[in-house]
Amino acid sequence: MLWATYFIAHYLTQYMRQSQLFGKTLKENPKDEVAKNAIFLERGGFIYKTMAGVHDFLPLGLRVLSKINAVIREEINGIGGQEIFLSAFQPRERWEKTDRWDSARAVMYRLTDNSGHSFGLGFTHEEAIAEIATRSIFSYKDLPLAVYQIQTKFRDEPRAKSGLIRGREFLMKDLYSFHADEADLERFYSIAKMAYERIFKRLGLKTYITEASGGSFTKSFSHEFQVLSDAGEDWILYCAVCGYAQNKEISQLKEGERCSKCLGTVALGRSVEVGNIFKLGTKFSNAFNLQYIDADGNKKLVVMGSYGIGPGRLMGTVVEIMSDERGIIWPESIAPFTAHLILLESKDATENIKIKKAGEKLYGELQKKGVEVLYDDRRDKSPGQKFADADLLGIPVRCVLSEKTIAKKSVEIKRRNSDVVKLVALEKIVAFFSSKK
RNA sequence: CGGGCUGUAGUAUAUCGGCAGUACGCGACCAUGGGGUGGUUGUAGGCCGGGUUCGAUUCCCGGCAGCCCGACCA
Repeated sequence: MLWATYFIAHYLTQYMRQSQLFGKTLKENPKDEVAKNAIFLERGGFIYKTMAGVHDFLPLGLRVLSKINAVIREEINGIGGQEIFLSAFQPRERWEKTDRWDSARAVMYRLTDNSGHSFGLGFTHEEAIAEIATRSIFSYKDLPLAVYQIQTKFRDEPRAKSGLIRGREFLMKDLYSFHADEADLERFYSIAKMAYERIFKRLGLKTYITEASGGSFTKSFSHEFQVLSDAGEDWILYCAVCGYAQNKEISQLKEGERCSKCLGTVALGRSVEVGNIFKLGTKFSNAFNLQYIDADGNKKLVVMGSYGIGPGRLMGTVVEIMSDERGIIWPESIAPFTAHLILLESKDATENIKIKKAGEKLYGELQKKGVEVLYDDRRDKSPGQKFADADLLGIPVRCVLSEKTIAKKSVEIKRRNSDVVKLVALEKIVAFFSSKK
């Protein structure tokens, strides 16, 4: 927790005046959008849509994204991942080593420069990392190894959809692991699986670890982390009792039948794949001659694994799951701010000065205590508008300061996920936030 | 990529083929001040290209774009 706070503090300010905020809320739902995440995130000014499947992140959206990334970094660093950052722009020759220049032409954006050279924009980075790893892995002493990045991917999706759920340009956390043998890959694979479980749990998401096709790389299953949601594009057969699940693509299970692992019943549901983990075997190490010398002096191919999470997709999924008809309900772990301080002006000028003074004081005190606060200091906005915006933005704790509350030397506190309203004395409000941590 | 729907101010929406209107937003002013408050006023628009027509935002064709269903998704 401390680590995350330290990390975030490096590039997120603790506070913001809403009157200065880049990105305004919209009263109307955007035309054509159906997915909740697209509607609320665009309306709230978290993101801006440039084209289908391509989104820009504005301050509020970037804050959420950064916090998701911070959670991911903390957990992946925790299992020994070293962070790197690879280029998206890559030479054709690299892709030809695994034949994906041709075989992946349906998903890869391929382009040519003015001199006629061909390039591909990375839709994944197995080739890149395998090539680079040949300069770092020589001996069994260099293994195991895990490196990861949070980086932009490009995919020529024939049908981008559902806001942040499926894009053509999107962020991906991709982790690659390198091992001396299958057994060691197996060992790390289960460690990574647990780290993934912790990540999703911290974001308040219920995920089903779903058995899925291992693709061309391996005969065994890969595992997808699926969140039940109508905005998803996968179908999974799952048991709500024990959590066992299989992707419909490969499943022999049938809806309504007894679960093979417990007494539950198999159900069929739409879901969003928020992460997946994959045993790559030696496909890429073979293509790039990524070998090491074992203790007996024999050359062997490195065994690889890959593990992906889409932070942007995750943000969209959280909105799909955690919202009501008025807007988003962020979990505290990734909310853009902890507190939304709302100032309601009075018709009485003298009262107004008092309210404003109390607002500035409280705003300053919260900052000093490290409470991330969005201060709605906008003038000429009606209380109704401010409340509606607060509900839309979904910051966990709403603090209202008005003539009424000042008269009682207090602040009204309401959580976004509850209807309970209570008054907290002005001098106790900082303590209120401190005690929450 | 196949199918469907849709393109009008910043946003959301009207308009029998005849001077493009309303609401919100934004600016100004007045009132109001605990759930998108009331009024006056200003601001700003027909996706692109063809065709039909005296005249096209409206009808037709083609493009492009967006959304939805499906296919695809290392």
